Amino acid sequence: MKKPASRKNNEVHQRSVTIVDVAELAGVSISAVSRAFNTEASCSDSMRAKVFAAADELDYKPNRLARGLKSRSNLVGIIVTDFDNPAYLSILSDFTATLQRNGYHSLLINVGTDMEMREAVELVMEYHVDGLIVTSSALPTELVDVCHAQGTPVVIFARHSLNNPVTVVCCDNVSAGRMAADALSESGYKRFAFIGGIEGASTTIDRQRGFITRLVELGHTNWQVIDGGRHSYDAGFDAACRLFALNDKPDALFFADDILACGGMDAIRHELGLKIPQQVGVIGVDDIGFAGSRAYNLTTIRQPFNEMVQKSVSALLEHMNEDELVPKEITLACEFIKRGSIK
Amino acid sequence: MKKPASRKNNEVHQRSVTIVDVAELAGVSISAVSRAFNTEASCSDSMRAKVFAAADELDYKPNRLARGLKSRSNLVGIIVTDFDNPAYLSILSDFTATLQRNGYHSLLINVGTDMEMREAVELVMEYHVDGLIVTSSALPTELVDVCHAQGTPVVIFARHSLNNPVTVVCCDNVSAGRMAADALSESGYKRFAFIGGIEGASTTIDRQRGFITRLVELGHTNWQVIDGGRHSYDAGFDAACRLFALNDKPDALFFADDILACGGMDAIRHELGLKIPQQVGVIGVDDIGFAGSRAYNLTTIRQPFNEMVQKSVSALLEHMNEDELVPKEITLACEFIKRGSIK
DNA sequence: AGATATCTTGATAACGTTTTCACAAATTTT
DNA sequence: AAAATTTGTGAAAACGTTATCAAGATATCT
Repeated sequence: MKKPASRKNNEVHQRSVTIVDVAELAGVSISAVSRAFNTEASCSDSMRAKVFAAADELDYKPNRLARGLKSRSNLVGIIVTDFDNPAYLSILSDFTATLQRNGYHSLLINVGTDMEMREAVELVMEYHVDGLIVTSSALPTELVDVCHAQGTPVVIFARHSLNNPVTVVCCDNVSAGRMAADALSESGYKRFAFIGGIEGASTTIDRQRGFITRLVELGHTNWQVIDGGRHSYDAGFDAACRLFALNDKPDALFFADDILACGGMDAIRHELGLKIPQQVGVIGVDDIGFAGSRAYNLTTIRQPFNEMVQKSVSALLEHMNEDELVPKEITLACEFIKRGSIK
Repeated sequence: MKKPASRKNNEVHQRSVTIVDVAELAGVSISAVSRAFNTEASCSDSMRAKVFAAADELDYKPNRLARGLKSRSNLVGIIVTDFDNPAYLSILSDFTATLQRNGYHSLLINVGTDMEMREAVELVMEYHVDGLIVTSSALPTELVDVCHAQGTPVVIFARHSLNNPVTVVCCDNVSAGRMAADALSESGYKRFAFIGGIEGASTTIDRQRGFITRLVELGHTNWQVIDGGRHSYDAGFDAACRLFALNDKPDALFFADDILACGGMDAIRHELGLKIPQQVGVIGVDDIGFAGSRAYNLTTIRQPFNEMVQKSVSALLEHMNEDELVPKEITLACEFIKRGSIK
């Protein structure tokens, strides 16, 4: 026995109300409805009122995919690689909220092992995003070109990108390294160590360079550099253990970020039984939530993430309205936040 | 003096290569190209080879917005309210990665003060998402209906939704509460307190109910319930301070989640000068990264977030392919993780 | 072999918008 | 009061796909 259901009823997606329905009900042309909804177009007040009344009655909502075909998609791609760093939750929250306030929406792409950067860029271009934000990761010149060729502006967030004609919003990581050197030196520590995260990251390189350069300027000679390998609690913990297994144990540790530093502090206190800040001084970078906790009370160098997000979004919006794209480099200052992990 | 630039050169967006260009180069029809790219359609091997060769040469990429107009957008809306809970970073990472593996992509909507839930749902429907995931937040029946009426399946993540004909993936929060009661009681604590997060959240209600019910079953009479007001470190810290300002101080604290518990532990240790676990026992929920740190070493009840994400995505994908939507309720077990914050 | 079924292909009509163009109506200028 | 401008409106052509249909080519069955 056959089902009595007709073809139409089999459709899963119920036909939604379109601009045509609104035009019919209002007794005007389709173009008129479109114009009534697009504020900049010329349209009389009476027309607009008629259209809105009809639209309200039918509960009309524009189809953004169709709109994107002729004009903007109002989509912004956000490519994130660094889902390990706790700071990225509020960064993501800021990005989405700020974009939404400006009428744009976030197509979030997770670039990890599964999806390479090239695929990610191609993907967002397939969705015809109006702009692209790449967080904490380098973008090969070639991929930047792909975007720019289509007229899609790109902003690199929290990562320097040398020799790349692309807009970058970053904080002054070299100066962050110098701040750490100054603070540890002033507190009287003598034997320094820098613990990096992922090798080759511009942020790590810059912080390290600033730190070491300043130490040398200050006349220090006892310093070393090791690599955590990842930006994680465990990596920081292990790195600290390795450092204190050496003959010449350090007494001042500058970690490439707070999550590493927290792991390091726990190793120093609970594994090695040393006192912070009396025997060892520790500084991190980022000012994640737990840095301010009573448990860690970590001296850190705060990246002005919130402001960086604002600047990134406004740069992106500006680029969208420019005829030709003139990349710019926006560098913000970091803030030294002194807490109890140094003398 | 007029600019010599022609109309065409003024275009910001360079005309991208379309299916038509590929068809011309390959010397076949447009339909053939479309079929070659859509695996399920019938298309000879020789045809497919010809089309792919042409597509490669032109570097053709399909326009997903245009595709979405007739078929699926391959977009899934993810509505997030809880950008405070650190656990949500890896949840978000899991969601995006899992969806990507299945050929879908994430339209991330931040529902906070700026954008109400109703607007968010309307927005994702305007983008004609193929499915919607709502994390940690209730969705009024009325809004669920809006989605289902359009044939868009909805999954509520990590939140119970009673009397709502919608698919829910949640862990057994009542049982989590019971586990906490059992563990604290077994360890010999006598004076219990439950510290909730945001009032009215189903998770908080369930955990509290399980906790108190079990305490009563075990014959305990000394227990109280207070509210943190938010899911944050500070809220936990303050709540603990308030609890210990009372005459009858508790000796066993069950916090609605780990971030509250960490705040509470710091208050107990550093503000009140009490020993954990000797004088006070503490249990949280979630198993965020810092719960396993040496600093907190927090006994907690782990939500199987990773598995919950997998189940959510597969439920959503199933619903997308069903003719009619039969909501289901998926409840996963929590895992008790004993660490050093209880005797 | 003839009839029937299957596979492959192309023309064409959607999908729901915005944009261009033309024209009539209203307004301003001479 | 005629001419020139501005404004409001509708018809129709994009935008780049997929889906439907019919026809032609092949394969399979009596």
